[in-house]
Amino acid sequence: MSTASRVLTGSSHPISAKTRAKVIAVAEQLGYSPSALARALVSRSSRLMGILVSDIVNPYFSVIARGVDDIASRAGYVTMLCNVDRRTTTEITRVQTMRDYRAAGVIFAGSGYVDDPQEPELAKAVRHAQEQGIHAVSLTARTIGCPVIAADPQAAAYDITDYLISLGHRRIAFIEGPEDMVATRQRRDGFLACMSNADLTEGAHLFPGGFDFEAGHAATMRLIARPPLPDAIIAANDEAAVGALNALRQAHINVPDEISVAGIDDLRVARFVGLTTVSLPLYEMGAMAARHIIDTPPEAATGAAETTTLSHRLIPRETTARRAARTSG
Amino acid sequence: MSTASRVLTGSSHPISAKTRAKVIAVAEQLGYSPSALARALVSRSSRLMGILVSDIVNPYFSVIARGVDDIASRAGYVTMLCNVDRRTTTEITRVQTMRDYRAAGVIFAGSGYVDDPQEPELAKAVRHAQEQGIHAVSLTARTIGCPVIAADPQAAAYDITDYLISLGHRRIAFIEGPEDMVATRQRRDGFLACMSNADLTEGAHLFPGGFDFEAGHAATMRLIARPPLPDAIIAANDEAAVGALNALRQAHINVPDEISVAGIDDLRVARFVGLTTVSLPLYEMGAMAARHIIDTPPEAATGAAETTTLSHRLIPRETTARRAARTSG
DNA sequence: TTGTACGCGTTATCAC
DNA sequence: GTGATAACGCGTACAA
Repeated sequence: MSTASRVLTGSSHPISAKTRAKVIAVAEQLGYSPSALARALVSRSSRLMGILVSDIVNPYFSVIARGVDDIASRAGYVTMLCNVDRRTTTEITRVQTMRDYRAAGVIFAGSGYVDDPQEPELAKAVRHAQEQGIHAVSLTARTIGCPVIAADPQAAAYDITDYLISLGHRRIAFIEGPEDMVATRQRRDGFLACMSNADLTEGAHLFPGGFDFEAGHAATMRLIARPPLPDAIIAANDEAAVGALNALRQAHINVPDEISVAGIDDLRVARFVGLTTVSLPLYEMGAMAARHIIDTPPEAATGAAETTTLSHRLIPRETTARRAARTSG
Repeated sequence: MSTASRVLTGSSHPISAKTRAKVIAVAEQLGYSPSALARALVSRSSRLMGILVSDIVNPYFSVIARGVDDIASRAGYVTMLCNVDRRTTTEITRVQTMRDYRAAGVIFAGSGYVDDPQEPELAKAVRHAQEQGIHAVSLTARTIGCPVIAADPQAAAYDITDYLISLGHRRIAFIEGPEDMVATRQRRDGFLACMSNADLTEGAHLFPGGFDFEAGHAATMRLIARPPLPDAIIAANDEAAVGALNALRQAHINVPDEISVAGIDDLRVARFVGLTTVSLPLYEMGAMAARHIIDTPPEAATGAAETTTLSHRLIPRETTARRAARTSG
């Protein structure tokens, strides 16, 4: 038995060529494959990796998940997918599940909430997991005591705002994300900071919105109903921006001649509709998180919670243009 | 120890109320949680469920995955996500992985290929898995020896074609899916069958395409370059249809006034652009497959490979209209 | 009603 | 260079 184990695991223990061949042959013939379960039980660590997303149907998260799985599967790991629907309590439950399976690590893809009363509880669950050698990585800035690998959403919002200003736009509407999300606040703050720096605070108009198409559409309808039309609209993410585009088209307002529109994320849909946006390294974030989990030994799971910031990139497309000389609305 | 086990697993074995309370209290205090690994090892079956998709970024598959995970997680199962990039060999590898983890079941979400030389090998892997009590379910018609839970893609294509004909369209272009995919053939066959039944075989025009935006765009460009323009375009799926819409807009061809466009799938993007399409029960397919795996005991994994066909639904939106009276192009 | 002992399938340790 | 044995953490048949 031990000999077979040694051959099959490629141990450095010396084995005669003859025995080795025999083991391999028999294993082959029997269709033998070692039990990942037993292996994990004895080694106290499995090759399972958890990815916690709000909703895998949301392309923002599916791109991240793809980045995780590509790296994971290449290294012989399996990705465990969990939809948590933005509920922190569900995240806590899932962290516990990861412990039950002695996963190699858990990746938190979703943003946290401002003043979330559950967050400390989650931080505790994360600490327990780490004590068992389970790595945790967050893909947004969160106070749950684990390393962060993320883009700088505030800077992304700042840059897209700056771009629109550079095109001559002065009155800019910002359609915000879901209330109380940290990500919402970050993106809004980036917008406001840039407007302020450009001395355009009076031209900054905030509209409550959301991260989905419908929210972007509805916010834009309200915006249209309250003239004058701004020079440009920035939506907190691409999907809301597409909703905005739709609302404008229905109102026969030409983009980008009459108004410029931009988003944040650079999902596939942005390419489809030619949306100007900021490309966030979502795939790379997932991939890096997976790499971190694979490459760092379990003993180091409780290491310092350092932050890695990846860079974003402005992607000018067809929904933005230099502000036309026109009578102010 | 056994007493604790009995309390925690909710066994029917009689336990004194006092002991029970004590066990629960201590477990609580210790933050005890049973090892899913050890449990699976001894019970010879884990609460893991595999879902094999071509690419989770493709919304077609992420909706299915969401259906699977909703049912799975509600029942205490964990979803293992595998991107197989349409490679049958990768599917085979992953089935083996599911065996290693003694998964409760595997769900094949992607279509097979016509005359795929690897398919028998996959069927063998599936049989081996089934012999270990691992369920397999396919979400498309495939010859891999497992139950099928799917819509009828041919009927879906037939119905959307029939709808366009009912709107007065006679010359209809069909943008096909990727070459050699079974799904491609099914959808095309549905289109051709309907055209034939309506005695419009001469009006049926096939264009090589693909399942993505770019393919739909490119096919439509070729179509535009070869007048006369057809009365309508049906793309093999929604994403290609959106690509077609884009190409038409760039060419300043009005939809639906000059040409109608329709897709198949009814993904979110179809709602965004107001695309007429056929709604396929993707979420429900995933959910039903998961339910099947959860509800059927492992012993029955080698049961008959029956086929469950779910119904689809025509969704008329704004990209189709009655054919305008006009001089034939 | 409670406790003991075995087996699930590995790997690591130790004798041979 | 090879083989026996313990241990991983659980559930369960059996004994008490």
